[in-house]
Amino acid sequence: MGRMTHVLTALAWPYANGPRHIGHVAGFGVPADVFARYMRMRGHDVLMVSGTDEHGTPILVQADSEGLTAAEAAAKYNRIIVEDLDALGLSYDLFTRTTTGNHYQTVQELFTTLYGNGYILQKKTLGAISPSTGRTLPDRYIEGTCPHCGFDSARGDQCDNCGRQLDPTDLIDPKSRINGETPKFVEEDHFFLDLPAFADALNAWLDTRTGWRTNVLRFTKNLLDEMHPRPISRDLDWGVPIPLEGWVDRPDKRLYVWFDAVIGYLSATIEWARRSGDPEAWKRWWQDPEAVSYYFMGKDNIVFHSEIWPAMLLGANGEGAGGGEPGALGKLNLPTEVVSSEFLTMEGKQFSSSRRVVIYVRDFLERYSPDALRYYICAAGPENQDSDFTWAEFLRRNNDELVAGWGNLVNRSIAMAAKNFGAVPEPGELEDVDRELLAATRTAFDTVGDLIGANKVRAGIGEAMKAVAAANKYLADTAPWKMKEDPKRQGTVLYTVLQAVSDLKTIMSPFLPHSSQRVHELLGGEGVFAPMPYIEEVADLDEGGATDGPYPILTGDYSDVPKWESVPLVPGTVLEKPTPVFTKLEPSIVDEEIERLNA
RNA sequence: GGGGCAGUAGCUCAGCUGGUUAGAGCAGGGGACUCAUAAUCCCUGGGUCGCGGGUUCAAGUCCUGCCUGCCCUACCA
Repeated sequence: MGRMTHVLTALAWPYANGPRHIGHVAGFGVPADVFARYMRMRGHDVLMVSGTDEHGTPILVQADSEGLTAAEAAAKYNRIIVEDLDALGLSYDLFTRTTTGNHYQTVQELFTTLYGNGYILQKKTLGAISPSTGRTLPDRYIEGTCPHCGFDSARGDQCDNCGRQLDPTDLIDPKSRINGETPKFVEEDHFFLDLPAFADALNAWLDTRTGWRTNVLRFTKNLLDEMHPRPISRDLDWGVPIPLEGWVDRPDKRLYVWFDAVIGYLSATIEWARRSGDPEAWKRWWQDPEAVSYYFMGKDNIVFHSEIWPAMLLGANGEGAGGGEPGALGKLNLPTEVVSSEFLTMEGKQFSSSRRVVIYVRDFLERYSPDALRYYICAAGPENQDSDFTWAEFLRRNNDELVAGWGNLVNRSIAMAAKNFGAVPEPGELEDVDRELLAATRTAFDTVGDLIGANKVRAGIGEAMKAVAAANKYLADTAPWKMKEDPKRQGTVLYTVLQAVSDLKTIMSPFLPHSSQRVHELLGGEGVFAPMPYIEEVADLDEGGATDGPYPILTGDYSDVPKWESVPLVPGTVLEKPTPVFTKLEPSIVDEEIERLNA
């Protein structure tokens, strides 16, 4: 990557049918934020965008169950999710929604371009609808008796008992899981994205990809062996209208939620640009061939980001088998890398809101600090394989690593300097041990930085913690508390360890921004060290969406971030006796939390 | 049914294109120190690398079969 590059950091769009749990933020939020924060510190022009995904049947189902309209339910959960992501310190440039007028326009623009280039087919299909509402009933919401094994609550797409894939019309005595009525199977007109037309172009593109996690690449290549046209419309009254004559005014036809949701990356960038006062600014991330884009998500979303979204972009660029011309948005960049995480499980079980195997972000942050959660996710998250969250492990990671390692280093070194000098001491001649410690933390900038850049967050924070251990060892070896009779040497040692702490707070800041800010202040620093996002209430920029009034966006000013480098401490800077940066937890929380889960 | 990933010390995990006695952190045991949220530092025991075949001078690492878990298979990261 060159000196200054435009880096789009695109995070999966949380679905707004409920609060998000810690598995969600482990999958897309924290890893992406670490990456974005680091890239900014390296001087790149980062844009981090996402928003809530608010269309589709599950929103309608949730709204019905709460006696709300879809727009009300979406707004409610949008706000909750925004507050949670803010509390975690995820440094979005814009976190918006898919119900904005701007999003509707962008989606329709892309549809129109794809349609004009001939990549959208119209076909008749047999689909299930709910007789009482006229809405499409997704296969998953239909249950009945499995024709193969007789299991009586097989779903329309698959039998959970025998594992066979089903067609809902195969089910004996099908019923809606939403209200128990018998679905009606009707012949409907729908639009399809002509995925097979992109097989060659996608293969060629994938062959140019480097650095992807092997499982993501392998999975994607496998998908390309068998591609079918994919429906992009539904019989629903909630979603983006289809921008074709004879369709756009129909209240019962909408674009399928996945089609509009992936376009959010583009529409959110455009919204950000318009709000920034430079409406053309979005092009720097989407049209500049030198710009790069990293997409973060959980593994269940790989197909949308590595196959379908690139296919849509190719189609809009006129680069599928049928050719064509770029539309009004010009020629758009395909993803540089699709960074997919695996899944976090919870005490050995899969997260499930309905079975109450869940820890919501909000509940977690009511009792524990955001950096405690961020540390756990960075150090033990599901990066390359599923990982299990247990409260016992959380306790251990927090107390034995974060508090006893990094927190203790900060506390002991600043406390000693404050007590003996009241300031950053003036160093004398450095000895070999001193130089070795400083060299070790300087080296950590490179090793940790390279790992973050390669999206190896676990290894990255592990290396950072090794540097922490080296500083603790340095103190054990030099024992400055025994140097009362030699204040000059004591000052040199304390200066050295404080410089190491200062470097480490910089290195830690992508992972643990809240506590790095605290360490910055404990070292006598002023101003913002690790910038935080904030919530702003805004009005929709355009008519025609479904936002239902002002809504909260998450944004921030990250223009003045510190550089990813060692900054010399200034001797004489006043130091106060520090208060602990991290909270040590009582072992009893393990039982309390497990009790809470079972309550 | 099809496909992907994983199965390495008590626990959580590293082990890239196969190559000397398989590594780390934590937990356990022993010791040192006292600046610090009893934190820190040093030493230390512990593994038939899921199971069975095969390729090779050589396999945790490649091939094959099986077992187990997770995920995708057209709307939950």
